Amino acid sequence: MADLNGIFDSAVRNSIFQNKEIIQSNYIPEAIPHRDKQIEQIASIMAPVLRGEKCSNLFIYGKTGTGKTLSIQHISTELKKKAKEIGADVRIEYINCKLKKVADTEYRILAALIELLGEQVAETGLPTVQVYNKFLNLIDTKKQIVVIIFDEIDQVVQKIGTDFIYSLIRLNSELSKAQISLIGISNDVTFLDDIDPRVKSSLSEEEIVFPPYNALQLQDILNTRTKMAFKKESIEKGVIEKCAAFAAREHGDARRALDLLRVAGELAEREGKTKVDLSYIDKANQKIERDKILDIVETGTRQFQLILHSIVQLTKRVEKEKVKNKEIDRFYTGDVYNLYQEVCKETRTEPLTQRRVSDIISELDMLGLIRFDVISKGRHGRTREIALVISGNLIDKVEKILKDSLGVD
DNA sequence: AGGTATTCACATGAAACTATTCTCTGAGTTAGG
DNA sequence: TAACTCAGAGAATAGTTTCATGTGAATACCTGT
Repeated sequence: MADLNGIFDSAVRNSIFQNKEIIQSNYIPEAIPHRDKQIEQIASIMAPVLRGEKCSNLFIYGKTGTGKTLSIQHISTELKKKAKEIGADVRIEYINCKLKKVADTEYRILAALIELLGEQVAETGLPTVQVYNKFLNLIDTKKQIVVIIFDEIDQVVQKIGTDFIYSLIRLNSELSKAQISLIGISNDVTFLDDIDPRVKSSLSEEEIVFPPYNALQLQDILNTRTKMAFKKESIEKGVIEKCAAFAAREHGDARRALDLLRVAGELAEREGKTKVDLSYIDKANQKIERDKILDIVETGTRQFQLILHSIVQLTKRVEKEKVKNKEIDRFYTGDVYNLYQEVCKETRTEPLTQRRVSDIISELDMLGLIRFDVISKGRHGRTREIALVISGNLIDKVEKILKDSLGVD
């Protein structure tokens, strides 16, 4: 019999957290430290809407976890408040293009926008033009300024091209009463480089960059949040510094730093400790990685899993060879495809074409499960040299999940 | 020896196809008056 | 006669196939010494 009582007791005692919400990733703090300059800039760019004028289109860059979304949300709530106060007709709508269900096609973005404006549209089945017109009519009902914020706009453009943005920009000429301003947020700094110059110039009438936080700033952010989120004295010296250093190394991602701290706290709590010490940061880091990978592996499609399985098997094979005659040999796309075909036969699955497998390998790379380099072996052609990123005991776990799910041995 | 041309084994791109999901429409059916 | 049902048409999407083109360097092939 497990000691449930003990578990429950320690949960009730809740020895570490004071207010956990505060370090959860969806928490919106009232103060955003080290971003005053950017916030001021954005605010002054957007301010004209209060006078009923269209504000310049704005483009915001910055890596993940640099406070872009937070800042813009903060500003828009303040702006809305002010607008209400003085009775200006302003609508500010925020759309996150990354959330898959919300918007990753032109159609869905329009649908999401319409929904934000308080109307319904069918999820699919209508011609895009119709949805477009509906959106137009909805906005043009009265004289107003509409500001649309596209978070992670690079995702959309990558998927559906720049035409969409272009037509949104051009929309203004079709509107008789209302006016639209666009705000694009991207974490890909090179995003603007290779898009249609017409779109580029009109989208980025103004540009603001959010630089990554450095370790000191991260420490500061962590400190303020920690004071509210954790009980006094529950964080050992050096923990925050280490957390900040970790995150600073990963391009100054504050969200990541906070996650790290929270998970560390949770781990410590689960073990019934009253203090978070340095070792928990490492453990938390591992756990976050681990959970992410396991989640991807479990939820991947069957074909995905088949290919990953092939790669795992090849990796093991290569490891073995290495031990035997210390030939450091790598494996390539062709190897993966051959083994994959065998596995397909074994599991009675229709194999995909090499073309598709090649794409899936790229996707696995993007997800961070594998890594490859495109190399040329001269006379023996050009291919990708593939290696699994997953290490140690996690491999076994992944292998097991794959085997269970695929029904192979 | 040194320079060029080939050639391999895929990478990378674009377009077209397929299965599925969803709406809308209008004909046919039903139930109630 | 109004309300309901249900099949078919049309649209969008994700996942894939088909066809086409690109590519870096080891190797084969020359060339002149």
